[in-house]
Parts: sequence; structure tokens; C-alpha cells
Amino acid sequence: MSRQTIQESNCVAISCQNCGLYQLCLPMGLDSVDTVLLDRYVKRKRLFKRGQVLYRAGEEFTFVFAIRSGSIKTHISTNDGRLQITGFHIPGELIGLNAIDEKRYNGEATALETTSVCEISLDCFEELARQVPSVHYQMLRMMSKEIKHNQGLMLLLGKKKAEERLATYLLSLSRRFAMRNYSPTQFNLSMSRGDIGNYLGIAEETVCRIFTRFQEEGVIVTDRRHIILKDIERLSAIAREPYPIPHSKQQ
Amino acid sequence: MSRQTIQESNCVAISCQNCGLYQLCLPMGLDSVDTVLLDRYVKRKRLFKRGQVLYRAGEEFTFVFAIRSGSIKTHISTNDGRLQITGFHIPGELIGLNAIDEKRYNGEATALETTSVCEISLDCFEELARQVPSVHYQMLRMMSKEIKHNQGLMLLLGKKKAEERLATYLLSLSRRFAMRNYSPTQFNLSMSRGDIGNYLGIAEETVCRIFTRFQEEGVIVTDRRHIILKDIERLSAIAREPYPIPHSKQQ
DNA sequence: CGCCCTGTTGAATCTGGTCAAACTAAGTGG
DNA sequence: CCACTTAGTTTGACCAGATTCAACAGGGCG
Repeated sequence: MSRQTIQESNCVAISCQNCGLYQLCLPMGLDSVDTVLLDRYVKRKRLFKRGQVLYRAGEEFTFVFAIRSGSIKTHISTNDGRLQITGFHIPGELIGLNAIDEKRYNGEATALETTSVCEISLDCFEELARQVPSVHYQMLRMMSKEIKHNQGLMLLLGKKKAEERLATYLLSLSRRFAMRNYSPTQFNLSMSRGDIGNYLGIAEETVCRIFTRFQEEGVIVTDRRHIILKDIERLSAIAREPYPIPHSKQQ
Repeated sequence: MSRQTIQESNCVAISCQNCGLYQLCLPMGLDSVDTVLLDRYVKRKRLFKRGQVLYRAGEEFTFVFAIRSGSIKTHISTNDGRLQITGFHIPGELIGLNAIDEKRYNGEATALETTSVCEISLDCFEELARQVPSVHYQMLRMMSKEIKHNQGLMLLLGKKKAEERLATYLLSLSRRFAMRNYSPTQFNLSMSRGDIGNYLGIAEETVCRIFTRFQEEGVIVTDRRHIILKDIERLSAIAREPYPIPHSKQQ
């Protein structure tokens, strides 16, 4: 079994027979023995195209997905069809874990672009957890992280003004890119204006308007999905939060 | 050690030497052997008066709290002081568990009225988890439940109109009371209008106005903190959701 | 080349927030 | 027991921010 481990941010990267190189974000706590074991339980690699659905609400919980490349949005919806995006996920992140309770996914996940994932079957995951005790703890950590992310979003949805929401959003993206050694001031958005607005609880048009206002004020420069943050200071002031955040990383 | 188990909704009620009768909401999965073990790990009983704080954000995670009587609100806040209530908790519920990741509470909890809780120390909890494997699973279940509750709130904060939010809220309260064999159509609110508004992401004044409108339309009758739901049908229509919810109980 | 999707801008509208004030119930202390 | 304080609730007037509706521009792709 060919194997190499690479450190990238706080992720363990592992290659294995089944799916080649992929990143599994069980952030630390796993020593080398653990990672060897991990190899056995990684299953199929799969590719999703833009708009394709990884799982739907209510479907039987069969896999956890580790994102290798591309990006995913997760969302939930009211029974009359309105939907709320709850997160955008990038390589190194794991999604679907919160279905563990009811054994059914409680939301949907859709690819924002061509996206490669590793499916980890529930059975394997549980078997792994039996053999490697720290996996249980990692699961708790990951769910706790999700709770924290959701709390941040609730605060934003419940208490912030549209401008503040967008500034907060841009800074949070910036931080996530920085953590992965990408440029924190210049990046491409894989999601549409509509998706951003949906996620932040504001209308698509409001997103556009505020982007243009930011641009007029020299805070950012946008060209369709490409964006440059020109004035992080000012953006932080608008978002009313320091940059970077002291010691609480976004998910 | 005197011990008696009582079924109430889906909670195991246990009395033990340390804290007398209390309800620990590890919903099932624990057989009688487990509950015997459980007794050992329950620690101090404590009383909090209205407005008193159980824990603050950033404080070291020492206890999980099981509510015996009264009620608690949990909240988080922006770094410039605005706060968002994330949940109201009633007897039988457990709070503080999501601090397990960073070993620090990531939000605050405040008593809404005189409230009695059992403190369960982290050490004891971990020791318990070692001895009783199902506890780990229960912890995952509970965090998953919290995630689901938060998702509901995000959907509400991001996509619903003020009227809809209040109707949804009243129905959710009604369901929770019903689960505990209290009247689902007539109850006392332990939280202020301000708290309700904060939780739902609308102004206190808006809560009042909509309550009066509901009253004018004959949907409810209110007298300060006491409320009677007169027309559940109509309330469900306003909330745009069926009553009761098919098979997904609110937390 | 022409269509479609996404993004942008403008104008009208409206929901809900803010501010101010009155009112009520429940304490609190003399 | 009453005057006074305080916290919570309710209502009104005003208006700002955001939504909605509508039209249009520009890329990307068949």
C-alpha cells in the first residue's frame, strides 16, 4: 500500500490504494498509527459536477464525504420550499457527519463546481471508531466546530446589517484562504451572488449593490467572480470585528 | 443508595444520594445497568436565581448542566456586545456540552427564573464515557440534536417574516409542552418579550404588535406572560408548517 | 451568432426598526 | 399602607434599509 503523509494547514493528507491522494480533515489527535488504520476505511472516490447533489434531506445516511477539490454548499429548506444555505465547504473539509443521530441526512449538499470527494461509509467509520478511540473524540470535535460555525451564522442572521454581513463574509473567506496558504486578499468565489445572498439572509440584488458601494469606496475590486480586497482595515471596521480573529478559527 | 426510575417523556428520571430526584435527558439507549453507573457521576445540585449566569463564553469548561426545574436561556454575542439568544431550555435538557471541543464554553447561559440544576463535572463525564460506551453515542446524538435545532433557527432567521417567526415559535413551544404532558394550548412564558424578539431576530416592539394583531384576529389570547392558543390551525397556516410536525421533534 | 444564465442598476414599495411616551404590575422602603 | 421606583409591556409616529419588480448588460457556450 503506497502511502505518504503531507501536512497542509491542520489537515492530514493521506494517499491510499482506493482513492489516491486526498485530504481528511481529522485535525490532529491522530498519530501515525491512526493514519495507517485510516487508510483501510476510505472508500470510493467520486466526482460531482456543478449543481449535482451529494445527498438529500431524509435520505439514508450512508457516507461521510471528504472534499478533495472543488467546493460544496450545504443547505436546508422549509417545507414550503424556501431554502437556506448553511455553509460553503472547501477541500479538506468533511460533510454529512451530523446525520449520525437519526441515520438520515438532515439537509442537502450540492456541488458548486466540479468537485472530487472521497466517500467514507458509515460502517467503516464506526468500525474505525471502535479500533481507534480518538476517532470518537474527533467526531465530537467536528460537530462542535459545526455548532460554532452555525452560531456565528445565527449571530449574523439575527443581528447584523446587510453591509456588515457581507464584510464579515469576505473576511471569513479571506481567513479560510489564508489558512490554506492561498492569497487572503485576492480569490475567486465559487458561489453565485444569489448563493451569497441566500447564505447571508439578504437579496441577491442587495449583494450586488453593496459590492458596488464597497468598490466605489475603494474597499474591494470585483470582476464577476474574482475579487480583490483592497482595504482589509476598513472591511474589518465595517464588519465590526478585528482581523484576523484572535484564536477562534472559522470552520 | 435509594433509587427509583420514572419515565417522563423520553427522559430517565433518577434519584441519587447526591442530588435527590433529577432528570437526565440521555434519551434512552441506557439500560438499567447504565443508570446505576450514572448515579456515581452526578455531582452538586445548584440553584440559580433569575438573571444569574451559569457560565460565560471563554470560561473553562468544567460542568455540563442538567436542568431540574426552571428555565435557562443560552446566548452568544458579537465582539461589540450585541447578543443573540440561541435557545431556551427547560427541565430534562442538558446544556454546555458543545464546549467539549475547546474545553471552553463558547456562549453564555443565564437563568430566566429560579432554576435548579445538577452539575456534572467533565472529568466524571469522561470517566462515565469510558465505562459506558453508549454515553459517547449519546453525546453525539445530543450534539446532532443541537445542530438540528440551530438549523431550524437559521432557516427562521434567514428566510421567514416576522409573523411567521412568531407563529413558528408559539407552535414549537406548544409542542415542547405537549411532549411533557403540559397543556399545549395554554402556558406561561418564562422569557420576556425582549428575549423572544432577540431569539427570533426581530424587535421587542414587533413582538408586541404581532401579539396584539394575533389577538385581534382571535388566534391567541395573551395576558402578560400567560398565553392561550385559540386557533392552532390558523397559527400553523401563518407559520406555514403542519401541526404537529410529523416525526421530527424540536429539541 | 444568438441564447441563456448571471450579474447589475433603477424605481417603487413596504416591512420592520427606532425613538418616544404612556401604562401596568410588582416590588421596595419609609 | 402608601409613595416611589423599576422592569416589562404596549402603542403611535416616523423613516431607513432592504425587498420586489422590471429592465438591461455582458460572458460563456452550444
